Amino acid sequence: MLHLFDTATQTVRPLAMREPGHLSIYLCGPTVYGPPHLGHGRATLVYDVLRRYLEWTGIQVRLVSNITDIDDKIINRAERENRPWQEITRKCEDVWFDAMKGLNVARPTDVPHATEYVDEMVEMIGELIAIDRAYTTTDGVYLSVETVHDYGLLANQNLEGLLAGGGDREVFGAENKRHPADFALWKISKPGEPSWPAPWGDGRPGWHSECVVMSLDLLGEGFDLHCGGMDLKFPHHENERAQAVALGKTFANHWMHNGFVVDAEGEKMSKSLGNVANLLDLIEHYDARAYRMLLLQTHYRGPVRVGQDNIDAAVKSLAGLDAFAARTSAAAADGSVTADTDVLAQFGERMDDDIDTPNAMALLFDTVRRANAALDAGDHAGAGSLAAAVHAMCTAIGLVLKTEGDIPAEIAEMASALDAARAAKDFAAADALRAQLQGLGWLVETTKQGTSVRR
RNA sequence: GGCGACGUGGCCGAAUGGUUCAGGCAACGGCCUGCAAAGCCGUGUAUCCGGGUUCGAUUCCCGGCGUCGCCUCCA
Repeated sequence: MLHLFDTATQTVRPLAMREPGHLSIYLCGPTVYGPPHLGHGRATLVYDVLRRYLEWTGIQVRLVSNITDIDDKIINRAERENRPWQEITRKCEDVWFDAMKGLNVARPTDVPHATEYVDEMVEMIGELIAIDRAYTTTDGVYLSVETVHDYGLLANQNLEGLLAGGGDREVFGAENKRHPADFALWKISKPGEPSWPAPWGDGRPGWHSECVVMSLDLLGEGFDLHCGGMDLKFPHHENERAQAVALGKTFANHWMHNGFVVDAEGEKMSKSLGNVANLLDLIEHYDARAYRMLLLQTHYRGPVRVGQDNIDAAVKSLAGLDAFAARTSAAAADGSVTADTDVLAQFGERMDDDIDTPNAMALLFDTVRRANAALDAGDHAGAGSLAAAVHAMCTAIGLVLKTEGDIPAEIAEMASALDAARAAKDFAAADALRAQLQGLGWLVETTKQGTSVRR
């Protein structure tokens, strides 16, 4: 049974399932107006690990993650670049899923688009107006937060507290609102802006209305888990919840939020605009698995710094795991080998403890070491069972290890020539062949059993 | 101003009221190897500061210093 920190109660508690064996998750997806950044990568990787682990334990997961394709930032960019906004959203969505593929993040089971749900949003906003929880002004429709008794639950603040500080920003519709914390459900469009019809004026829905409508439509009331980055806690998730509460509906049962990616100074990445290595750069320049590895070695709620040193260390640790995988691929493929049950039980305990991946990884590396030691000692049965456990754990966390793969014929010939040279004690020739192979980018391992190469 | 998080070895990063503070990366010694690499065995180095509670605190409490986040649309 997975125990997970719940933002609403500020405690680690069991993740209950509305329907036994089935888990419903809503994850706030990207607003498609630009390339994904490292923070997006972290969020999706964290929840990908969660999903894969749950599925690995036999739970059927329905993961709904939206695409926000209506937003001021999209409209602004379209205007600035003088091109249709649909062109931007389509392109950005393609780039997004390419990046996800690069990270080995499984596609959500459902990917609703905000543009597909405008009618439902209009309907919901109409209901909120009808029951006097929302009101119209000249520029839009607002939810009256004072009518939501526990507004501030996720922010862990009351209304006064929320208002105490952040006064200096420009607030949409500030002069028309009844209460400063009221938020826009609908924004009436200005001439030339994209708009959808609505009884109170053509316009576009506010961000918070999308997610509440899509999550309730696809997952229904009282779905199991709502997740996203820390920064969505307030106002986005608070406001989603406020709408559901105002409608008298049961919303998410459990709330999960992941920590930020920070820069070298410890500041949130999205703020340091200059040096944002975006996600695409990371995938292009490094082994994409390194980011997953780095995040697995950090607790999901803590901050993580993504730097050269970190990523390099992750790449190197992966090299060790790849070497192990190559060494044990035969044993792992042998269906008669059963994975070490003690190891898997410990793995489950650690993962069930609020997704304690750092400790799960410590176990993984320790198991690799034990398996290598068994192999060195000639204990192939013991090594096989430990190796099978390693492969099982990797599956559960979405880490794909490289085995030999395809080796071109000429490379294989060079490897056997190397062995022949060693057998003939012509070490000069053997060294030359090894250097040549390494020059071609192959890792060469010469053992008593012969030479093996891999990328 | 309100709410909150954090400060652990050379670097990253877990955990914990008490014999040895995980793991990764790096370093060093050894085994293995024709030599390497990989692997294995072993070694060293850490809990921001000051009080308090306690038989005992890195862990709990108070204060300080430092860093960061949220406080109306950023994962």
